[in-house]
Amino acid sequence: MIESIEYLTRALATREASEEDWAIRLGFQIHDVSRLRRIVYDTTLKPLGVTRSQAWVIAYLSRKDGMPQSDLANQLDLGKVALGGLVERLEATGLVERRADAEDRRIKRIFLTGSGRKIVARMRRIATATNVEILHGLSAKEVKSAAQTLRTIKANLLKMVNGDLEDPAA
Amino acid sequence: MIESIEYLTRALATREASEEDWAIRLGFQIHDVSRLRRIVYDTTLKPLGVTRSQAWVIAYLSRKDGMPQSDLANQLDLGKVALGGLVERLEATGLVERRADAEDRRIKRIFLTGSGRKIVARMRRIATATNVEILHGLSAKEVKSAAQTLRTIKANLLKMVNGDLEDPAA
DNA sequence: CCAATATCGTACACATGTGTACGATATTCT
DNA sequence: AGAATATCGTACACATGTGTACGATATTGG
Repeated sequence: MIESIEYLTRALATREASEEDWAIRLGFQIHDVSRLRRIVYDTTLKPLGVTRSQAWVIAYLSRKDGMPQSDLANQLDLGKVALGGLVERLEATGLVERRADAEDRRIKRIFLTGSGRKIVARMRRIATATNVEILHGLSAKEVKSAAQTLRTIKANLLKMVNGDLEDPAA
Repeated sequence: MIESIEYLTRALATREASEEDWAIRLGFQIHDVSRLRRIVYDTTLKPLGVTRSQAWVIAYLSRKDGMPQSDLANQLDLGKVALGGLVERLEATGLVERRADAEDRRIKRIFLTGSGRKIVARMRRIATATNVEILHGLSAKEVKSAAQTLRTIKANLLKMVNGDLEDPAA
């Protein structure tokens, strides 16, 4: 199914691939890869009883326990609302705890519980194994080169995002 | 905000970057790039009054008009339910039309309307311009190389997805 | 021809994300 | 101090995606 989109790419490639074609192809490649990555991670995490988003939250907490909700939302690039829902569900499953801050009563700090910590440990093992499998057959050089190209793309995208937000104000 | 995650990558890179580090970095790169791509496309499409998912549907229809809903769902890798909702909203905006199939009364075929076609044309122009900007500063060689590496990654991911689905049955 | 099966689209429940509004607190400026 | 502001987390509404169940049709096997 996932390869169905491929036929567009292939159609373009029947005449020799021009630069433009490779650019378009890269776009589809990125699209498909992120989609598949999502599916794979969802699958590997399912046995642990946490979703990808939830996993991301507790993974972050495992390095910075006790963060205020807002900070956590910013660090993870999520809206306050989205994070609020996630924390609520994580609290319901007992992986996380909300404690009011003594100083500032507006703040609720989020802490990993014991079972939360256990899940994180299992997640780490799985993630490492998955990563190896995903990059199977690629040389270190290729991986490095791809990472660098994507870094440039990311920089361009960041520029575009910030531009769209700042130009109108200027 | 989006670069906040970067500090992990950077932390890993303080000692000279090993192969493993580049692998991890590539993972974050892919994650960030897809996220930013989503944001950028959402932004550029907003003026057109369609969401990214809706755009994807009508773009597809512009090449294969009159598809049954189920086929469309398969082609786009969406569940019947997800596509049903999208079509419903597209129909509400008048970009798309549902017509019953004369032969098989279970089937509803989806057709682009005139305004739908206009939107697609505008989308195409925007997409081309956006693509150029995203790849700014990259050589054709770099783009091609990255596309090929991602193709390998995609193949690995596909193997993993299919493996997870087939192994248990075997 | 009729019963068992498969397929099509929809209904419902849930997770995730977005944007807006709001009450509860803090902070700041006068 | 007291009023204007800003920040924190939540409530609500909506778009998108997933999985399950189901009614309406078709198709197939006897």
